[in-house]
Amino acid sequence: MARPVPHSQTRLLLLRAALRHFANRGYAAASVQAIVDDAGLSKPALYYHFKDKAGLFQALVHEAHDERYRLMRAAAEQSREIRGQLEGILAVLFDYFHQNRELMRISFATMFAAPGELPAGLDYADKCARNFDFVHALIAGAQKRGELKKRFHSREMAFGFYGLVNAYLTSHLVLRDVMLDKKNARRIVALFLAGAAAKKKTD
Amino acid sequence: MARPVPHSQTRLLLLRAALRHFANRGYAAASVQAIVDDAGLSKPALYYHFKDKAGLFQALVHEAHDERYRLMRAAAEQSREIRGQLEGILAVLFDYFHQNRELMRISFATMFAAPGELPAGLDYADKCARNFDFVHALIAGAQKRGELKKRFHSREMAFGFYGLVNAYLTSHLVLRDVMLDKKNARRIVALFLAGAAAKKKTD
DNA sequence: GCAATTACCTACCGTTCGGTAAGTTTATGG
DNA sequence: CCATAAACTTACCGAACGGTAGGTAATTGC
Repeated sequence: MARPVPHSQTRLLLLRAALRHFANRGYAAASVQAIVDDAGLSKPALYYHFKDKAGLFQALVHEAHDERYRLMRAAAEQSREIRGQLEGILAVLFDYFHQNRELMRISFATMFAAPGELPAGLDYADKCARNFDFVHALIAGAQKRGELKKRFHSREMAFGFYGLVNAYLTSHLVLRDVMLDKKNARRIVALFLAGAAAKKKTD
Repeated sequence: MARPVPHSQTRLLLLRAALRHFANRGYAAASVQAIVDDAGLSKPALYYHFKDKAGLFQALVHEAHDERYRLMRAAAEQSREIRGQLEGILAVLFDYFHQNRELMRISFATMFAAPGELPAGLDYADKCARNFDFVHALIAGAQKRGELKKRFHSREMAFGFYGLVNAYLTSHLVLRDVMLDKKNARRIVALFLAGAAAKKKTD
């Protein structure tokens, strides 16, 4: 392993520069030379701290997924009801999104990327699954407690909520005019819980 | 322009090969050499039919968005109620998805890609917006007719539905076990319309 | 005081990239 | 029967790529 100093100043400089370039150009199009230039260093400095270009990328992606997971857990613990839990998750994700736009962009681009676009050994699928499963478990629990309808599978509802969240996050990535704040988080959860249909019959 | 024969056999061969490579490796990582090799042709043959690598990519992406738009319009015309319209859209998208997996993968990857990852002149944003606006208009119309709740903005609900769709499509790209069929389309629309919450109060 | 290690540097490697110059074959029109 | 153009080909270009060999200054251990 080429990780002698886990949190060295140089390593952080490289990570920060890499974040910018990967976020703005994607993995393949980002140039190692441009990254080290941006960091004010040389290529051997990078290859001293990271195994290769893929290792540098992996370090960023894993950190993003882990941080999202940690934040979602913490937010969900603040409430006992599913509404409060989902609102909390949404609010904290929105907040994290504002402060880490580029990291989130990388995270999303990775999820939807072509299979051969990213380095081979990158195992992000399990981290994605873990994050989704956490929301799924919350929803399944709420369903068991009677807070959610029985007629939908918990997995279907988790998909619904996850889809809503992702739609807002990605659209905010593209169209800057979509506001992501606490008030909006409440409205989104309300739509998810109450449904869009005008009440005529329960259906 | 270097488009002497709009639907020549060679041009189609190149497009088909390009589709495979762009879908499997992403734009930047896909090699022009590999594409023409796959098509059994040479590089100048490609540059005879397309301006450059970006032009080749653009031709694919535009076709995908336009086809989706055309299909959604046709499906929506089959019904007068929002439920039937959304179910129809979902079903036809699922079907198209099965038959054009790689094209859809490119389409999604393009939407979520980093800004500098794709060629500069590629103006896919307006086509994305047009497709979204179509769904938005359907939902706004239904809201006006009283089929949908007034308490949510039509835009919010359009986001909700679009998010649901995208969540299913993208997850089917990653996890193959998610089934996309007509029955599932009905369930998804039902969840969107009825909401996830167990009925206690209308909220 | 000196060997070893850390943390880099300059300079360069072979490969692959997108793109092109120039020649060749085939079909068409006069 | 030959000129023109379309539809390609082989062969190659300079540039950029990821990665490395080998050297160096600074710090540390003994």
